[in-house]
Amino acid sequence: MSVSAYPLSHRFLLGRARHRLSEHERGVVEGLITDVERFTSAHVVLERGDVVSRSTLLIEGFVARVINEGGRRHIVALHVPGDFVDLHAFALKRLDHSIVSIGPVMVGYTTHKKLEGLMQTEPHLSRMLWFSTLLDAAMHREWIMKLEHLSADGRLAHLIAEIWQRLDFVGLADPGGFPFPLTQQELADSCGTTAIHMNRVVRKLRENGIAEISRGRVTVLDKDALIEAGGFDPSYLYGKGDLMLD
Amino acid sequence: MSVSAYPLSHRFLLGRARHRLSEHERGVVEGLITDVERFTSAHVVLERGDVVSRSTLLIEGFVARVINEGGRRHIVALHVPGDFVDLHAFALKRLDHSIVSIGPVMVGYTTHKKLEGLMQTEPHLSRMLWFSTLLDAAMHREWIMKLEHLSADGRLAHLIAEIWQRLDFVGLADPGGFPFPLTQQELADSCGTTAIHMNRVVRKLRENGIAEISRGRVTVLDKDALIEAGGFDPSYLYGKGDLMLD
DNA sequence: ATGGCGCTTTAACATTTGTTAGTGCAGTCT
DNA sequence: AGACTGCACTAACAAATGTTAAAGCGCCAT
Repeated sequence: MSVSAYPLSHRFLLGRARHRLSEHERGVVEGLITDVERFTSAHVVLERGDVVSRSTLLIEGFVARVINEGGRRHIVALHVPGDFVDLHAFALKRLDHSIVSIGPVMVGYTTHKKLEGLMQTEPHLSRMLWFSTLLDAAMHREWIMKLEHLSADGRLAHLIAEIWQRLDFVGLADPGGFPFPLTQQELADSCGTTAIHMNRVVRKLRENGIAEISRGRVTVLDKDALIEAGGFDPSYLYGKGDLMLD
Repeated sequence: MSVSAYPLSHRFLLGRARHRLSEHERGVVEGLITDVERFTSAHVVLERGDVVSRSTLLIEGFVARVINEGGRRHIVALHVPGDFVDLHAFALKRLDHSIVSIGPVMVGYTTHKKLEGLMQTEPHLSRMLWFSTLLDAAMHREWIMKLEHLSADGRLAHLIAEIWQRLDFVGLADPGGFPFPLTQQELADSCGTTAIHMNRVVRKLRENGIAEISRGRVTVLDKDALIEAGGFDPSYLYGKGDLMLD
């Protein structure tokens, strides 16, 4: 990946169907970021209930949206670089869930004041910001479907396929797989199962020659089988050509 | 419920924390509705994949957001009167799921052209429209959490508590329960289980004296036990006082 | 009124998943 | 080197849920 003119924000909406930001708009987005911060793994970036006056763009690494309930941690969404992780706080103000870093992370901040100004002066860009929160909602719906429909095997396959595709949109996937720092416990928290059962599932994926998950990396061995196992149809991601890595 | 000056749209955002629409804005929203249509049960109001140029406000009755997958129907969200059911199509254009009526329904339509005009002239109202789509996303997240966290018993209790609260926001609940036309099959589709197992769960709720579901109505017998069983915390609904029916 | 139809209910059995209780392994700190 | 720690992994058993197969029940149309 060569050096970009927009080093912090260039992945925002990258690869998406309706991503048609002008040079001017891309400059505006880059200019939104007033501040940058790095975190190590398992850092709580934002706490449920916080009333915030700024929003957070994920620049490097992975974060999870987490709801703690009944002494257990539930991951309700994962984010990859380029995602605005709490743009919704601009309209909602109070957060209904926490944001936690997974692995080392770099985030950028923008103020709601800046966003308000942008709403007045950049109607098209405003709509693209809205679009990006609607993408989140579309992914949420797919997760709901996946949780209702699939057994733990399928859920993991679907998760892997989705993250692979999303990383590909922003230029962070490779044909053989992708970096992925989640532990089996965190995978379990994302799939609504237990770490013990997730371990069975991970083993089964490996034994079936579909994918290997280890040492912070997912290696996909059989892409078609993966897509089949997860019933993965990427159309809900609204990618440029709705193509899967090719 | 007395006659409102805004007979079609008066339930839009009613009861919500950040619902502060001026008289002028309420008039604008009412004026959005160019057309009204009624459907009987099980009518497909919108089909996945449709490219639409208008958006749909639910005026009376219930609709479900549905994703068909693997020969099975999965309900990923339910809507009550006052909800804009496909406002997201304004920015997303192509629908990633279908909308199906449950019971008799009245909907109103507005054009995306009208919404575009509104984006220019009504910045506060635009933000409230955005807010309403973010509410959907917050509900999606809670559903994800519920599906990851709860057994079928808890999921049904949570669903009932949520719908009861949402109907209360818009003046359609009563202290003893609420009208609710879902079949056990549809409840199962909403909770990610089978109709047979849903039947066990419905019976258990009844036998435990928590709630009765029959003849198109939910009767809540023990509100505290219901909330307890579903681990229901209404804060994600961003209601006016975050209070549960009192 | 009667037959059909969709919804509810039950039973018996299979499968998946959760729970409890561990072992092993690799990195890291002292 | 040795102890500690987090993560991966396994086994045995318990509980929840899915599957298949029917039967009953109420509503509606002819």
